[in-house]
Amino acid sequence: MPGACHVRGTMELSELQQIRQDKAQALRERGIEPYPGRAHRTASTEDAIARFEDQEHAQALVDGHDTEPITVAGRIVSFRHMGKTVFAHIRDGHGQIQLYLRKDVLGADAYDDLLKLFDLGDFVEATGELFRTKTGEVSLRTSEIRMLAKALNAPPEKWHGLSDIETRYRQRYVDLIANEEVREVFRIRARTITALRHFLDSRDYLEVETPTLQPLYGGAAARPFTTHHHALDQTFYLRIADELYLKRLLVGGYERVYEICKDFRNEGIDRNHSPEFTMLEFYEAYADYETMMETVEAMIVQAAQEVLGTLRITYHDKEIDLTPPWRRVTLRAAIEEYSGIDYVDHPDQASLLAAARAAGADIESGTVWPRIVDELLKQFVRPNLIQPTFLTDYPVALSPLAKRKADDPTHVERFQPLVAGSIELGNAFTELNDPMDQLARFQEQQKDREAGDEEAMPIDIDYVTALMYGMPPTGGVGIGIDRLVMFFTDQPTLRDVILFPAMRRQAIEDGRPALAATSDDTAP
RNA sequence: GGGCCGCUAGCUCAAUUGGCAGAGCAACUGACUCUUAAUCAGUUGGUUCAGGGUUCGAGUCCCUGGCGGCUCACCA
Repeated sequence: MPGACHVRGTMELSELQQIRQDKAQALRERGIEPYPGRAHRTASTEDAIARFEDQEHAQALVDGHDTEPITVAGRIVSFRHMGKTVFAHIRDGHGQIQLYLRKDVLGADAYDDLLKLFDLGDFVEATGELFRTKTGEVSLRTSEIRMLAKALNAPPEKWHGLSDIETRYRQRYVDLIANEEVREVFRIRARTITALRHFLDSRDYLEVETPTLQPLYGGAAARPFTTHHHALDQTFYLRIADELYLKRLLVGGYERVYEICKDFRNEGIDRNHSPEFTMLEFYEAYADYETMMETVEAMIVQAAQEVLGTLRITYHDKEIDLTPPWRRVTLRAAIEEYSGIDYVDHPDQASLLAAARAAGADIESGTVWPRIVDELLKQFVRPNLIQPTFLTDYPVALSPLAKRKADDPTHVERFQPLVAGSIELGNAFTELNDPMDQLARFQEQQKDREAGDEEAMPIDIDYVTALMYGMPPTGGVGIGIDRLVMFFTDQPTLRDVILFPAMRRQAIEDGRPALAATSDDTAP
């Protein structure tokens, strides 16, 4: 692994690491601690530049200088040595600023002896007066520079940066050092989550926390991660959804609740799926899926406006306009529009399969009826839904927790917001609150489980019991935060919006993976 | 899990038909008091992912394994 020592056993440094370690030692020999406990920064780089420009504007500079000394701190990201002058940039969490170091200002001893012990990547603090260089850049005429933390690993190459995808994910900290646009992606992620919270809080939603460790999993069709609690001697599952717990809270009397949490699904990893992902679920009493469409639309629009400052988003060269109202189309109408097939005319598997194939769909022979509908959606409809669209009214077989439509019991009141032809931003429905219907749907799922469908939901008797106490008519929504951020930031895969994506364990330090795995597993 | 592709210096990448493993940046030595991919001169740096095999000779061809990417399947 780049930059790594042989971590187990010896701490053998590479040649480049050893050179830097020797410099740290040289600092100690001069009575300078290379990892001091305190910094004495008086301004961020951003504030320093702003302050200089204010002074400049107020014409308060003396001979072009802001005479009040200032101390900035950060990582050395460039270093240009020019004889008796050095130009360097340091970067902090806000921006960067140029240091101008002169032998006659810094002092001959410091300049000749100390400066050569500083490298790219080191954290330093610099004190001096702000001025503008000939090229117009606000810079710090540095009278003192002090080591804050000696870096033993060099940062990636300055021009090409770090592009190796594996290293970017495994050593995200290096990715963040090297790539400003990656730092920005995760700022947008944070601001997006904040914006969603603000939206819901302002609408009187209560943020709640429900169990991650669940004795019974449910709320979605997925295989769970399984673990064991020793003291209780009981199997627990990492939640695949928090849906059933949030709806219990509506039984309890709260009218509007939401939770932002990690869900875990023990399934494949690809550009749209991660084994742990961040979900926003929110439920509103006395609302239905129509209400929730309004809410989702308003929420995404407000988040885009707050975070990106625009409703026009480019995703993979597609121009997407979030300006409401978004298109609403039923699943049935959309499939008919784009494939020419009305699946209601084909109520059995053989008929629908034949029609789908006649329309040019690529579907395997054994595919069950609901899956054929799903394939028609995937192959004909989705690629055409570039602009934000609510796809509504799904066949009941696809949705065991949604309420049937009053005028059509074969369909449920459900919608999915889709965008950019492929991104499902979420999933929502009018919640099923008839306890006996819910029990029947669980029993259907149970049959599928017994037939070998590992993703079918187990029966949750306590949840049925809760419904028997009465749950008001309710609209519920789940929004995939990672996908929303992927859309907002124009990233190609989910992993690019997850700081530390799941990766296969790497155990190649000494070419003995089995041994490495053993020692890892027995570590305290 | 299947298929295809990749892994070469700290980073970004070369290496012709199987024929001396290279460049830029970084590092090291030196020059240079307004540079910003600084410039100039010189130097160092390699288990070519690992292990086998074929061959006079393997980064290159074959086999096995590791990790990754894309894609298909499953899923949100």
